[in-house]
Amino acid sequence: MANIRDIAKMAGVSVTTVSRVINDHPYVSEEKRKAVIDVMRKVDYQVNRTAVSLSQGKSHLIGVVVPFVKHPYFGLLIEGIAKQAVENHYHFVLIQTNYEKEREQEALDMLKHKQIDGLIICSHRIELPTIEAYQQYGRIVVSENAAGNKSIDSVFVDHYQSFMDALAYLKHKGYKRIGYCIGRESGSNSYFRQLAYKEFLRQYPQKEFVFTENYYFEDGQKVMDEISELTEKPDALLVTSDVVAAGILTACKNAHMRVPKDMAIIGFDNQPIAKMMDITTFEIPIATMGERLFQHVLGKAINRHEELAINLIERGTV
Amino acid sequence: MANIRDIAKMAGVSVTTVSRVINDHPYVSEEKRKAVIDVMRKVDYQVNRTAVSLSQGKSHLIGVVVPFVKHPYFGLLIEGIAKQAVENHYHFVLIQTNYEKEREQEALDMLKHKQIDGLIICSHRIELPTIEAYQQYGRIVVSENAAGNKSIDSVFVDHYQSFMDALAYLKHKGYKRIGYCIGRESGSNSYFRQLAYKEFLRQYPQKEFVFTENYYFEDGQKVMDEISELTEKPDALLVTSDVVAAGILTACKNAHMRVPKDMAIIGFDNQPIAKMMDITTFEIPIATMGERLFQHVLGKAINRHEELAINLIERGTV
DNA sequence: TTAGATGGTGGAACGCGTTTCAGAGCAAGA
DNA sequence: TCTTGCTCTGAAACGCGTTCCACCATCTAA
Repeated sequence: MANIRDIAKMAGVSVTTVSRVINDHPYVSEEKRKAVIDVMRKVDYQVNRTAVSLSQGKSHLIGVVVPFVKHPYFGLLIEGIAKQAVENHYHFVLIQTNYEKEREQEALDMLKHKQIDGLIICSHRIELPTIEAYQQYGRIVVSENAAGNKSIDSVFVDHYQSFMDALAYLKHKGYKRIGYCIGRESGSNSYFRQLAYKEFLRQYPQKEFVFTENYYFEDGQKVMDEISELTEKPDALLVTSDVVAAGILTACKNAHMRVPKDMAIIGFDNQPIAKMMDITTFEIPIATMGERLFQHVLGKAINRHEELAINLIERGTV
Repeated sequence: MANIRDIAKMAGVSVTTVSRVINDHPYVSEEKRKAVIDVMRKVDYQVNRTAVSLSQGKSHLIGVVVPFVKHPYFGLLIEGIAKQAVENHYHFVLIQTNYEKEREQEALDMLKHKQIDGLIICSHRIELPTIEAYQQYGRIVVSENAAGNKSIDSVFVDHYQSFMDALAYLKHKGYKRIGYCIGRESGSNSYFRQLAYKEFLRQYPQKEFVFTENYYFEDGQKVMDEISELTEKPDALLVTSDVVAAGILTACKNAHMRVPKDMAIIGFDNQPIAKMMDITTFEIPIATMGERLFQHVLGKAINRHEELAINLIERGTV
């Protein structure tokens, strides 16, 4: 494979001139430009991006850390990220962690080793202060409320407030035993939601109903199975993912329970499935969030921390 | 940031020795090895992977082309790919194409520009012969039947035969008007399925029912809406994705149709949702396919073309 | 006429780890 | 004693594009 020096020799110019032609630098005479282009065409010259990366000190690659891609939440987030990547002529390395710390560490090391220019962390187990230390090697952005943090950018929605709003809404509609379903118990978003729930329970005492480890449609059945074991059952559920909400709704129907009469359901995300199944949900602009995350990692954002608005979409499950 | 030469100077050795220490080469005296390690620790030395890539001529990065990540089929495929990537100390660049040729071209160019060492193409619009020409720049693997092709590896299932089997199964069960739902009309897999359907129709003439552009759960409703417009309706559907099958099943229930009495459904993939909703389905080892694709792209496969077995899982929708 | 752009060009250094090769020291086998 | 053959070490070349800097030629404004 020909390199820039070969081209220079064949075209009878210096490597600098070839480089200039490649990068559309103005100070090249038409004559030489043409000569270089002709040679490049003849030998089918292709720049070696690795060499460009080494020389420029950046890879034009962003790392994206997600626990799993299968989930529609992260799928949509990646969708937004991918869109911005295309627009900015970047590509991204996907790191699926399954919430294993080693995988997250790998991503941080890639940043340290200059394999990637920046890192978008969509969800993580390694503690934020540890992550912060890697900010010196490249920009890091997280999709959770990291406001107050100076070195890490963040794009997020207010999960505390949205939970509070949702709980108040259900209360107002007359539900007395409200529970919630969430994915993993730990993590920033879960923390804020739990905080809101605790606060709600403090204000309006009732039995606590929390169902964890719910990610997919089929987990809806699991939740209903757990509920059927309870003597005192919830009459409303806040479900932090529409697909799980859809699964719960389906399980309810299979068990001949009436929704919302016997069980009210509020989903989150406003995924297409929520519309199709007429599920009341909190719309979270996930794809936009992905896009904003990308803007941040490129340093194109004005504020370090950005909160996105979410709003309730009232449909038939409350 | 310190580089290998700085380390060498500080430790009083040559760069070669430092390189040897980094790469665990045996021919280094304990004394020097220790000296080098001490210095590396002191200055927090980190190898520059870009430099390694340039030097070795490979990036340890694989490109993965998918039309969209949101879909559980590709989600699972990526899951398998990610698993093998971890095991082989590789990472991958995800290229979401939305079936745009420019995106696919970008992926091919990355290979040409040595940004990636190989390419896994899960679905594509650019024709295979065009893709083939890029094989000279790195290994390319596709997840469709490319047998007979010398330069491109492939991992696939026999969609023709599975469709034939499914159609025969429905016929045997007494269904008379069998149709099918598919994602996009074009593409290799769709082609083989169409071929099988045509052949079936030739053997057992009936009205043709084909529903295209069905990818997600919510598209199930769309299919049922289309069917409700027909005067002559199908009594059985082959649905090339379990999530769509689940959506159709849900739409059927909402319309108070009995499944399988009024409408039989066979899904594909055997996703968890199929189990939960008791959907008869063809199990396709998607994650395994992802893993095999990765093996192939690393050149670790014995045969260029690999067919994976699939089998029918009989449940309640037929 | 002169100082100061502006256009055009190339040599050489730079980014940084790997690898080849030559050479030295030393021990085991012939 | 001589030849192999291993262990250990480092200089230098290599992979390849970018960029700094020096330099020449024109041309313009003072």
